[in-house]
Amino acid sequence: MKPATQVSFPGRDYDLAATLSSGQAFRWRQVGDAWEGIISGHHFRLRQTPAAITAELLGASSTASTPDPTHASRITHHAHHFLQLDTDLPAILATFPDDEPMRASIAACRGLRLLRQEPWECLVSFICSSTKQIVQIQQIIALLCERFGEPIPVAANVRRLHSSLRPETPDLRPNAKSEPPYVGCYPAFAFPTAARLAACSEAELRTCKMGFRAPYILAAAKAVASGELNLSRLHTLPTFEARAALMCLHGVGGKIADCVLLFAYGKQDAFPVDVWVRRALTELYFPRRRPSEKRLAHFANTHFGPNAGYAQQYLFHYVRVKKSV
DNA sequence: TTTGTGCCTTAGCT
DNA sequence: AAGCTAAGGCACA
Repeated sequence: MKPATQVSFPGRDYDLAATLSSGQAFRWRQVGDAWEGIISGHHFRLRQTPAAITAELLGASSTASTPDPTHASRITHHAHHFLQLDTDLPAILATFPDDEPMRASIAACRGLRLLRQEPWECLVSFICSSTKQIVQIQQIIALLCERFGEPIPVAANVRRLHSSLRPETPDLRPNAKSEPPYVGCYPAFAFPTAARLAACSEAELRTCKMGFRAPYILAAAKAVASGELNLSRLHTLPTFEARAALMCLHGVGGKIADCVLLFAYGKQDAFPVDVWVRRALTELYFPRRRPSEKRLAHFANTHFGPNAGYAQQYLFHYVRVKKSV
């Protein structure tokens, strides 16, 4: 019998692995054939099978909004929303410009999706992302969560299910064989709240290896904790106003604001231009020219249609996988 | 209005 | 082996 902590969704046109590792979210770990991470204080294990995506709840933090960690509809809600399972991907792809670079990107990234993350976590993650490589960002975020995040206990039924089978020393290698039912890395930690980070000193934050970004994170935490910046309110604002509000924060320029708008607020007209996308745009659309910053930004905002942000993710992923081959 | 430079840290080079 | 450079930017001059 299936444990009550597991639900499954139809998984058509969805490449879970590509999506979770495409540089939009930084807290998902591959454990055997599954992916483990936190959504709203809930510790999930996600798996893709040919027919479906399954979500298994491993535990929930005491402050998470779920009184009963086995309550299936809650699980469904969190996973479903995070993964944006209602999105009609073919309909979005159909709005992309019909040119060679986009055709190549679509072909190379079939099933790539945009997630819907929590604004606070997303904002902090991308403030930390400046002049950092993905592995380093992952490292910083992991340290932040371990030091200042709420530990997430393993749900009782999961513990019962796995306790006798848990290896003494868990094999955490990325491709470790997952003899079912394999238990991943414990304990897990919720993302620290703004109030918790606001109570940190700059020096404490610097122990998470974020360097000059520490004062930015601290100031952002204080702004959010005090209510001076209301992240929920940004949902109701048009993209350019929400963008301006985010850019009031030190350490948040246009690129980081666009990432947060796209990955947390679903503002699909936001088009973050980082060095990879700049490279892609230059190589693919302006060969042998050196477009100015302004020209590039204008092109980015006019050429890609109503789902420009989605198109950006495809270009980004395309040049990354192309390079790694 | 544009352009250059310092900033923390570290992976991946030479 | 140690030193260098670039890495999914931003703020300030």
